[in-house]
Amino acid sequence: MGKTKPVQRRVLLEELSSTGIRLTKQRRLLIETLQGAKKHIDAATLLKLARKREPGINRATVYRTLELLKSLRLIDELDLMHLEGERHFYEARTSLDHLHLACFKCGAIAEYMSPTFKQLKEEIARENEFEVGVIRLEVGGLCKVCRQSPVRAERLRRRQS
Amino acid sequence: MGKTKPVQRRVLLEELSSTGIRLTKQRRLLIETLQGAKKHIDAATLLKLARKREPGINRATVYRTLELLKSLRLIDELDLMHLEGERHFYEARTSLDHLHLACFKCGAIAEYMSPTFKQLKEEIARENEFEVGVIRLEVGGLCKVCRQSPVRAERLRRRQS
DNA sequence: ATTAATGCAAAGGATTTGCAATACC
DNA sequence: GGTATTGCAAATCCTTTGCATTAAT
Repeated sequence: MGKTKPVQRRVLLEELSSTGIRLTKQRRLLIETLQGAKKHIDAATLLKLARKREPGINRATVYRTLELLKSLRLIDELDLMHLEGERHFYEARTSLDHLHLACFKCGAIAEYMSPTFKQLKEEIARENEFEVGVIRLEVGGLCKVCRQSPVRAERLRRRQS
Repeated sequence: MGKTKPVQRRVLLEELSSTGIRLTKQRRLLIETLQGAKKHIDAATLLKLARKREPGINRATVYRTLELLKSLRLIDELDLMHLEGERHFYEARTSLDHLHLACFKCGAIAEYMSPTFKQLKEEIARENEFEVGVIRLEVGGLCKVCRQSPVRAERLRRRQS
């Protein structure tokens, strides 16, 4: 429970070392933490979790590693509609593109995947002759539960995007 | 050239005052500046432009006004893949949803609109019983021009998302 | 006249940086 | 051994906040 399949985890580490980049203790730890954690982790949380196993690990290393993994396309960066603060969230890249639904009221993040999304992505590339590296689709609004609740407009009004 | 149609401009101002919110000199100026500027303006630029007409206007007012317009759904906030720094960009809301293509190499921002996007948006709402308030689709990669250029991987490597 | 909106200056949060020390290949 | 990577601490960037003053309805 809450654990990523070892197979998948190994893949990410292997992919990393295969690029010729040094596989340091810190990078190993951060990747494992990232994959072991539940989805959508931010830098501060990643640092905190990593410190449980390696108290000496530094904040700068976390940011540098995230940047590295991002540039290697091993993780995706999300904003999650900036529901609170301006921090970024990260998730290991999956083969299937999915989008994120952020509820302005309860803060829940849901994922959704659809063939239409894939189709749109292909259309974008084709029509614009654009080589798509990263695609990020985020939706903000009211989730199923909250749209039925009476006090609906509250959070929505304060923070909309 | 570079000017928004007066009609459209008036609409935004009217919409604003019709909500009962005070139409101050600063808000007027900021809205006009926002609409008169070319797309995708960030807070610092908006402040700079507004100061040309009203040197006394304050940074805090800019941020507060942007927050207000955002919460009223009169403008959209974009990240444009954080091509440089973490600042946000803003554009007056249009009736037609469109997406943004950001080139990692030359930094160009292109817009693209498609029925498939609209369709996907509707599907998202329907399938998840989600009340969509804001939808933001951003794509990062290589534009038509840059993908043909030889020195392609440069910027991509440094800053990918 | 009342209350919301502004300006100011300072704080805040998230992320990045230069540089010396360290660890990987 | 040589070079990439780390830790540290300070800096930077962007945005927000508290409070007294000003202006819109």
